[in-house]
Amino acid sequence: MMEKSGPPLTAPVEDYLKTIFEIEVADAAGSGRREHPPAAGTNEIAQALGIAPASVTGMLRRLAEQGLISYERYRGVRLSDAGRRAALRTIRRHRVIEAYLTSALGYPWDRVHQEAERLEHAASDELIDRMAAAIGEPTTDPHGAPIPTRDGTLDARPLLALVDVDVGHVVRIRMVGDRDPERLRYLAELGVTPGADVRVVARAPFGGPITLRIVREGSEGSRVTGRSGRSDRESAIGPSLAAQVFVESRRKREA
Amino acid sequence: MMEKSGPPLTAPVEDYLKTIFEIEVADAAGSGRREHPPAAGTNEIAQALGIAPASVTGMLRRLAEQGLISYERYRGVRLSDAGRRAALRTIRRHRVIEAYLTSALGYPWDRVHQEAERLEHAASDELIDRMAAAIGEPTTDPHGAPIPTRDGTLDARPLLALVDVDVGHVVRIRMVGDRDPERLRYLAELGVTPGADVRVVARAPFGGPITLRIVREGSEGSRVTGRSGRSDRESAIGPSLAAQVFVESRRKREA
DNA sequence: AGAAAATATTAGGCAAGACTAAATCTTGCC
DNA sequence: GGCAAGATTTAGTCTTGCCTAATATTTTCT
Repeated sequence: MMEKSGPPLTAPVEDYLKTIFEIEVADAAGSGRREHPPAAGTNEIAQALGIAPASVTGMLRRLAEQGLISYERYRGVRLSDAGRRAALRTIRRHRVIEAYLTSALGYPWDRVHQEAERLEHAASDELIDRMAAAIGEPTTDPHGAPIPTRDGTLDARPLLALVDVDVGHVVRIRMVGDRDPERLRYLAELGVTPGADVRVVARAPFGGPITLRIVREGSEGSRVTGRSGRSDRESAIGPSLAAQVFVESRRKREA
Repeated sequence: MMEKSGPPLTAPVEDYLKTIFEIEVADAAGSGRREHPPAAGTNEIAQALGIAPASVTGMLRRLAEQGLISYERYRGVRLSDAGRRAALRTIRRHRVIEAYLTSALGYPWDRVHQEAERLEHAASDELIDRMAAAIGEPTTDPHGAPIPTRDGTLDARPLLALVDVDVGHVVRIRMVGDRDPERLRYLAELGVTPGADVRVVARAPFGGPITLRIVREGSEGSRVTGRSGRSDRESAIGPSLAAQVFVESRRKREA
């Protein structure tokens, strides 16, 4: 066993694999299981990477040649085992870097994503392991996303989008989307950070805002925001924002 | 003033500028001043970068178009002010990263160069500044090379190659070449690390070995090697190795 | 000075990645 | 069952960097 790791992957290739992986995960989570095996479409990939769909096709052929994906024209792609392993390696790098930057260097959580996006392609595995060790082998990044282990295991506990939580429930924030700095700053200001417990106080119909109350601060909260003590205010957030906040049910209903 | 920084430079471009800068410095140091302005040759650059000379020509044209160098066919190149600034920025990144990796993450000094070589193109200036601050704003990297300041000032104190030191002199090791890991491990084992004082005990003629005795351990020594207490042994090193070790004269002659 | 040696440059290619415009599949809808 | 909409792929270019082989220029040596 122990397949050769082959030639090192280029940064664009790593980005494609990471993106395809994330699409597969989102598809699988989005609906129990949609089709038997979820496949990523050319357009989806193009949009996620911010490039033209036509550019994606060429790269998919190359990825297929390298055995990183299985690809049938017009049918979408699926990661091979090698491709999935490579994707997880890159995601691990990304998330360890994010965690390290906040823990060890005081980076604010809204800026680590951008920095990690570049460093993930340049850091050696040894560096990543040293970083992880230096901050106590974290299991999630600052936004709550789980960090794959060295051997490629990812804790894929199913989470619920805050937008889908019923009124009255108290839930614990587990993860928030990490891509938009402004959104992250806003959430931190509200106290919606991983580890916090919130109660859904109200939900306006027809895609209206969701009103919530922070029941307990997230452990990251004060470090992330520099502020604290605003725990018992209510805030209302729109559904598109609430769709990017993932929670774990606490199975506790209240009036 | 305050010229636009323009589009970000690619990794190869940064490597060219860094290399040209280092050649200019070496030329200037190598002989008081050789010509009025030292110029880097195509071959030199190609060899330093490990690519074919013909490949260099094309890049030089592009660098000249971007105003980073001045270039006359068949005459060699010279960095423009913009080019020199960019080179110093890259060198600062490289050296801060090296210092950080050893200070904060326990990297051995023979492996930081390789890692920094990739990270220097991916790290933001903010990250570099945070790293520098985290380890107390070091002024040199682990090999003793001075770190350019944020505003592009480089301490260019003239150093002497150990190979040129006369017998009997005691000199302080200031800097060692950082490119070859094996060489670095060997030097560390000998105790030839920045900060150490050595006496040149003997020098065999016709390019023969140089015998030296460690008079005082370098401050980095024990951290770098993990060993210590071998300070009063004599060692003999060849001239090519001694050419990569730079010292500061202590102006003290002994029998 | 004039030829040999060293140094540089052109010429012609290749691969990775990306783009636009123009086909071509698939699918959903009536 | 057929057709339009949407998704995908092909065709044809471009840029960056690199390579080898052939040519040109400088330098050096006798």
